[in-house]
Amino acid sequence: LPSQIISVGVPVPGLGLLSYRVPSRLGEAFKGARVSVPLGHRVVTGCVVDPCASAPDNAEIRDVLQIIDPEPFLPPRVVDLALWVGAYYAAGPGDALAIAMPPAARRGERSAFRTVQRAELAGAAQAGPPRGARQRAALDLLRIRPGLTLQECVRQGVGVATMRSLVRHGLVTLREEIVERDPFASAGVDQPGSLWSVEAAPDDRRALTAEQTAVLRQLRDWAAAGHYRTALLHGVTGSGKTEVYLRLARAVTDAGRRVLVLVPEIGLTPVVAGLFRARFGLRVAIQHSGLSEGERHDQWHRIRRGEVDIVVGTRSAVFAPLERVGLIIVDEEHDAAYKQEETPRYHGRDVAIVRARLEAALALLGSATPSLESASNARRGRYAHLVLTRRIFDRPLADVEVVDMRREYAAHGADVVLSERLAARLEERLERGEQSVLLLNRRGFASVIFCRQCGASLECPHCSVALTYHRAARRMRCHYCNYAAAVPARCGACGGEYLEQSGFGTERIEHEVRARFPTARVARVDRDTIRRRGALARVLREVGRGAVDVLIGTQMIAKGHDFPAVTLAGVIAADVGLGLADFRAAERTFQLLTQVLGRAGRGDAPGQAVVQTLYPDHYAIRAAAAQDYDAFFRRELEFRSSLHYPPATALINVFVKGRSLERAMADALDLATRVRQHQPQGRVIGPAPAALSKIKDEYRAQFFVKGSRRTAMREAVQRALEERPDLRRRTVVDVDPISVI
DNA sequence: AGCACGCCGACT
DNA sequence: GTCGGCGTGCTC
Repeated sequence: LPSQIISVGVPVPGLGLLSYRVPSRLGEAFKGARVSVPLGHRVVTGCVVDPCASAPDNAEIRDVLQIIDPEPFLPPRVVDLALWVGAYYAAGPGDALAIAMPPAARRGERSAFRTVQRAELAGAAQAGPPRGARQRAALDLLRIRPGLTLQECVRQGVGVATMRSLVRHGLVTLREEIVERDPFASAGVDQPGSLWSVEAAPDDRRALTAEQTAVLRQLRDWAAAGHYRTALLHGVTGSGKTEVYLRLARAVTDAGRRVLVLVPEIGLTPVVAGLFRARFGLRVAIQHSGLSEGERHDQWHRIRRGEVDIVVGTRSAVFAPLERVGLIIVDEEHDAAYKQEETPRYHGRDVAIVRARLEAALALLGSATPSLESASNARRGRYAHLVLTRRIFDRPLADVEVVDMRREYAAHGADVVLSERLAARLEERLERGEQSVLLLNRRGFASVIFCRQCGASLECPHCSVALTYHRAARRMRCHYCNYAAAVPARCGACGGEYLEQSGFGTERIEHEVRARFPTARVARVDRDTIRRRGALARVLREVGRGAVDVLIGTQMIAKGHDFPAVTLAGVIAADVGLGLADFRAAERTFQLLTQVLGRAGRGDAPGQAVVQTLYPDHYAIRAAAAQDYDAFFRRELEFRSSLHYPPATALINVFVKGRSLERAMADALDLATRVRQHQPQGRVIGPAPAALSKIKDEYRAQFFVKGSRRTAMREAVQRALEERPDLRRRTVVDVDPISVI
């Protein structure tokens, strides 16, 4: 009798599928089941990818040690999706399979649910002999409140020893019950008054705008068609995309299929989940990395058991074990947070599209500022294209003023942070009791400290970046490796005694606003103030109930939240980010500005915005101020085409790390040369030292592979790495990079 | 990623 | 003499 040979993905980066023999005494191993297998000198947890494989021709085959799951753990389609991810993003299949599982499952643990012991009177309790006072009290308690958990009994003053004794004498029985660790409860989703409470949900029966109605009708037809399609929904901020999602999801679940909703970041999951929860009740699950392991496990298994119709989550939720998926919504599809910056470096939106194809489902990408990729796919007819051009209630978009800071500097000195115009607008809001948001996408108080004698700036000893001054902490900090130190009395280079600050961040803005408007209630939101879980939600709640006049923050404040009393959006330095050596710098700036300008005027009062910049003529700033997506798209696509960047070309970015820049460059050059040989029709650009050539004491060189055939390009890189296996550990291959810095 | 093997520096 | 530093190579 021939024994079963299976193909297994193991969690080793860059390692392909391996074959193992299943001894017949272990039973049958199905696709998607986890197995523990010997690998070299250790034992790892792998996932069965092919239950009928063949023996390897150049390696000894070893036996599976254990079949962890007697039936598939990952649904077969999710296995296929993970294999696609592993191959497309040049990672190992095992790494991709691992991210499709909850963390404990990855380690090979069998699923563990939390249980409670519920105590009840046994049948014999009434007739039982009289006992001591403590036991009688315990029995009385259970008579009034049967089913109390052991923990609750203790809280009521009944000792564990007393209960144990009653159980031993057969007077009380304990019943074990599974309790679900509920992320909705810990996120406050169902609590009245919380930001994402049920009452905050828009009304199910509210009339849609004519545009919403037309778009919804079209999407319903497509979802009902039962075959794959991707649609881009381009809707201006405040046009009611979410309401379209909710009603489309209703149509899909009514038809017996399920819905996956992806959001770019954890902070938005409870908000969106709350809206779906209000409409769909308990058949909604959340998946994101901010959940505790227990919560994640329980949500995952609810989905796996088919108890859930709608999953809301961040990028890894694209692997949710949901069956019969009919619709995948990717909200804010342009957002960079969809890209995972570790292996496997997948893009949640693109994987969602592949999954939609596997599931014969509709993928709906929504954004007010679609990525260049999605917009050009829509224009070329690869995606269907739908637009919402008007805001609900026909609210006007904010009236935007652009302030040229060069003039401001000329008039008032180069240390000006708030222009006269912005200060005047702020004052008006404060007088009228309206709210303002101020965006500056840079943390800290001063961005550089330099020596007035020799001009040297204080650099991080581990990274090639300047240290940022944080005033409250009275320290200077590296934003890449978190190195921190007190500001020295003298310059380390020349001994000069005069160290000067320059540049500004959110902390400085807060300082300026408080100084200028002492009675204003000011809140600041950035990674320095929002370290604890729930801190962001708390501040946003304060803003929501009107306890804050001016909200200052980094890009965190630009996303998703709907504050009707905000009538002024200010951008302190719109060009932060434009100077980055990244081909997406303009796109990011345009998206961020559009988003923050969309914060103003969502209520009955119209909105105003002030954009401060040193480059008032830059097309990204002009287009954002004019809220003209098409103008930006045309200009940016022209730029991408002329310099051969996505979406005009496919791009793979290869980083090579080393203990010296010379070493990194030499190795990168060797690799690039090999790639060039394997890929004669594509282009290889570089290598060059990375823009940040040193991070955490590691030097980095990089090169680009450009071309039209991604598969050939990726294979060329992989073949080069096969020839230099010693470089594998120090090389990062990023297919379709979002950031190339 | 582990883990072992292997070949050079400061110590019981 | 060896304990251990991390470079290199392998994993069905």
